[in-house]
Amino acid sequence: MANRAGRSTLTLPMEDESELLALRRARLDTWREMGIDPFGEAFPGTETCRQVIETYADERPVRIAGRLISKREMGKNVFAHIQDETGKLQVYAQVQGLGDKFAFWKLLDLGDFIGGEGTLFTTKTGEKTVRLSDLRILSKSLRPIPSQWYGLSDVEQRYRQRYVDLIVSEDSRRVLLLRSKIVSEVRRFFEERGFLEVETPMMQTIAGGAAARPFVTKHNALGIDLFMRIAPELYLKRLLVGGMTKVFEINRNFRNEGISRRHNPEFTMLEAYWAYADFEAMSQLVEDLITSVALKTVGTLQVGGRPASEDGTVPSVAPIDLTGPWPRRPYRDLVRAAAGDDWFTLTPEARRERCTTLGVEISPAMEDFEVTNQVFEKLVEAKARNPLFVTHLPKELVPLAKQNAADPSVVDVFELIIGGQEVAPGYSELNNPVVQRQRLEAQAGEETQNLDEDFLTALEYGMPPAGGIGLGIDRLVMTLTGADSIRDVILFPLLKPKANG
RNA sequence: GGCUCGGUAGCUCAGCGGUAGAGCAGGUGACUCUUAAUCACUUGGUCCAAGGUUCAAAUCCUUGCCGGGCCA
Repeated sequence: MANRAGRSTLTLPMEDESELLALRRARLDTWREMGIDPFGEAFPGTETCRQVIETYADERPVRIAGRLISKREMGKNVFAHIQDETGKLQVYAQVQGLGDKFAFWKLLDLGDFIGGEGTLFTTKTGEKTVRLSDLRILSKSLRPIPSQWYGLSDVEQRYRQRYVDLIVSEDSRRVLLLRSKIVSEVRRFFEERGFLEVETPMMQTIAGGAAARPFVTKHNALGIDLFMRIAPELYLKRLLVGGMTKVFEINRNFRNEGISRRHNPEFTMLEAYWAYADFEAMSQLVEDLITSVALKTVGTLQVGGRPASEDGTVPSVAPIDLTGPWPRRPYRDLVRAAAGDDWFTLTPEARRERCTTLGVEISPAMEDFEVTNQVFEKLVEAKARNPLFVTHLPKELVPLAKQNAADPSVVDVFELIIGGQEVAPGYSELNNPVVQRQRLEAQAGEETQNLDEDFLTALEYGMPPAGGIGLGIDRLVMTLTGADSIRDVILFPLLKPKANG
């Protein structure tokens, strides 16, 4: 918002303006001299570009609005395209039809918002087009928009100025719309199955439910530190204690970690808890969820495929096949298949040697179970393209889940892997308050102030046996849209501020 | 955090020691079915920043900033 002194941060000092900006600014005055406010009134009652084309009928009158993105002037007539989020629409104007307003075309720049009325016809080349009988400027664009042909290839600018990216990139618009639809379908899926959507605190006095460094913030009036949540888990479980049987939450988590192709400090997480269910029921739920959402949004179970680029520099990507049923395989079986049937009978030293022959890098500091897990990550997880449920992980890896009744060295959990990355973990949740306290105390170590006593108290009131899942929404959207980077599915990803001047 | 690639006109890019370039966009003119419209003419630069080497630096060197990729 511009401040009272009159200069918004987006306004450049006049002396710094390039010729392009100065010219557009000068046109503001020309419009005003004609008695027209170039940032004028509302223009209600328009159809979208897609509606116009889908309900085409010769000579049907229409009222339309959008951003001017191309213009072909030929003396006494003009063809142009306007654009909205549904697509493009060609408009046609001629002196006869527009009269005095035909002169507006000389003042319109690419990027301006225009509104118009007219009737539909089809051009010689077969494009459905609006023949304008009225035209007005709805908003002036003071900055030039990037080339329609080349678009914005500067990755940094695409993320920093997503609004510009969205103007020129069909693909960015597609991902935005798909993400919205995916979230909406996820919500509908759970609601249809009787799950209650809830919102639990995003600012917490103790950041629990996951192993990650939290962001710290301050509450002035209370004079205390608060932590942005790293997971909603401990609050959703309190709701099970409180008597809810099916709850879910879709909201942001914050983790104070590095940024990469797969990590943004804030990301969107779905967590769902289902009383009286277990991890196997949850695995079926998440399989149904993802296949159903895929069919309703991208319309296919073959997702994320991409042909090679025309110049051949970017190779093609084979689609992921989401067709069920998805295999469920115990962790140890997968490790044995990748590292040898005798893996778990070897001595720890022999396992380290085997890693060398397998080409798996390990460090001397790793515990024995971490060595095994390194094999799992490099040889199983990274190579699994189609969905795979890995079940019965060693309890060291998942300290907060329920131990298996038959084999206490493993826990009743799954980890869903799609496209080589973990997309969703699911647990039979630990509901024994005594065991839970031991685990959390061990995890907290010296830092007992990080122990969430209230959560432990809640468990002592009794939490029903329950299944739980977490699903990274950003990664799901990446999988379904074929995006390579989490930044392509987050509208405004975090970037370092750029120094001024 | 390490390695590596990049930052030049509004956009997309070339130039890699010797006067700052192209296409598109923009400007002027022509043109009543164009669609990357066409034709003629034409404007436009803190070459990311600072320091260094050199007669001469967008170009070579150093440092920094921002971003991409790979790795941790």
